[in-house]
Amino acid sequence: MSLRLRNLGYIVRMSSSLVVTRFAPSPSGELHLGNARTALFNWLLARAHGGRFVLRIEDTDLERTQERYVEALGVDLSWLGLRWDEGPFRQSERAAVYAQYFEQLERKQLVYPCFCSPLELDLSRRSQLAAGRPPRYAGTCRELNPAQIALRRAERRSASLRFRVPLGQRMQFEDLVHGPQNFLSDDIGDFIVRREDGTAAFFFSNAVDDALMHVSHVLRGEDHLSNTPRQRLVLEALGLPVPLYGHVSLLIGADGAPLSKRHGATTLRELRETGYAHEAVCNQLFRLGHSSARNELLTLPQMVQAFELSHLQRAPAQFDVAHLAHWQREWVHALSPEQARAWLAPVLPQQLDEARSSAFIRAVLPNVLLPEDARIWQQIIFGEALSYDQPALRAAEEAGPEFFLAAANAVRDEANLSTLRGATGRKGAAFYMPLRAALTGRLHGPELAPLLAAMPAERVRERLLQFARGRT
RNA sequence: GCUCCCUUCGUCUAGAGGCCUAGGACACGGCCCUCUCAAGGCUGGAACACGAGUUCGAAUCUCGUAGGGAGCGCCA
Repeated sequence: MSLRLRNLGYIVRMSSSLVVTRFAPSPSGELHLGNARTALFNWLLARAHGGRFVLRIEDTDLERTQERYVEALGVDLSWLGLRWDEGPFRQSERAAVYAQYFEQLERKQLVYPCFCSPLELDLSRRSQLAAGRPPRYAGTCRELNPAQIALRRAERRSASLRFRVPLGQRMQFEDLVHGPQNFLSDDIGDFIVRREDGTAAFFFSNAVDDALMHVSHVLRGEDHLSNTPRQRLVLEALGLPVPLYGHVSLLIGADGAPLSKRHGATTLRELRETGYAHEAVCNQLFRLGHSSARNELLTLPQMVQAFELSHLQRAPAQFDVAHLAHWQREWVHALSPEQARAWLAPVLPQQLDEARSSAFIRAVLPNVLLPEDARIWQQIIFGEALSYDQPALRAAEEAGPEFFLAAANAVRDEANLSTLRGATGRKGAAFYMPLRAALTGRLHGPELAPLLAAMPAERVRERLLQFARGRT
């Protein structure tokens, strides 16, 4: 490991003249925390070295691709603040490019047509698995001679194109995160580079595009680590430059399983709609599988400064909402009064005067993480009807009607705590608690003084009077 | 099944053979502040998966064991 870390600085510095990273999602679903983190890391790496960040849409699978996800992608990335320097490129528009390289591979006889049907392949896979062997392509079409190929073509059987994986080859490379890697080509079956319908398959298009787009560093999920030898094989066969790969640990949920819907809100859209700030989300992502000596809420430029390849974690990272909540809290507390007003504007009543709204915000801000949390207090303070919970009712009754009558009479144009206190002749909890109970319907909540300042005087009087008359 | 990856407080992590009596952050407990809840301040408990080996010395290096994960797709 010490070797790995020492080498890392070297690797990055060597290529720092031209650091190009990319984010290459497939638009078949909403952007997930895991994808978002990969995007963030790549973006940070490019920015940290004055390089470029490329966006490429991997939409070769026509069945799964949905246009709305392509749009959502742009929305999510922009929301996070990750601007791309090039793209978006769309693989569905690059068939002509791929064709050239297929041709090249065919000329070099490094690929061969495969006429096996999905059914045959599936059968073969099952039987291998059942026999306790790795489910690899059996090589049925690997050694077809030209005559046999012509015969099958004549039968109008369409073919996919398979890469002929060389035998007995040791494949070594340096992973940016995991260090030296060592694979044997014999463990890899011949894989498809072009589907029967003529579209390019992932192992091929993904690798070829990285090379063609001059991508120097690929940070991606660890699930790609054991696929990397395949992609290197393709690039080497084509004489194309091979990028440096770094495989980032997977993101898991509280149960240790890969992050998915059942772990609650984990798509960027859900998080955004729940009211989380993109700053909070970025800070959380920055610290999942990546460590930093900085414990405070960082801006994106600060993250660029603090991002270190050598601080990438090799073990899976568990996403914990409590951590997201922490960053959200930091963010809320860092809000200026104007920013806080803008943030809470959607939950505040229309046409609320300046003084009342700022009192409300002052009262409620230390208690809220999401606008939704503030909405509850908005209804209590500005809403018509108020429901009282039992402990509050009891506290109000115990205070007695005289207390509330005195208090209500002390309310003039504005309700003011010290005037009320003087009028009732009480202080401390004996004063505050019944007042809080009568005004908010509950015994707990934000500081009473600003709440009172936020509430219309007429409403304060009404609520107090209720208990002066004896509420049933 | 084969190949590869991983394992430090509950969680995110620091850790490059002696700076480790293992540090920080979140969460949790306590105290302070306080009309309450929060917020804030102070403070406490809490981890090197296990077993061998190398070494004067191992969280760190080696081997093994256990457990977890990924890949082996005409998905990406």
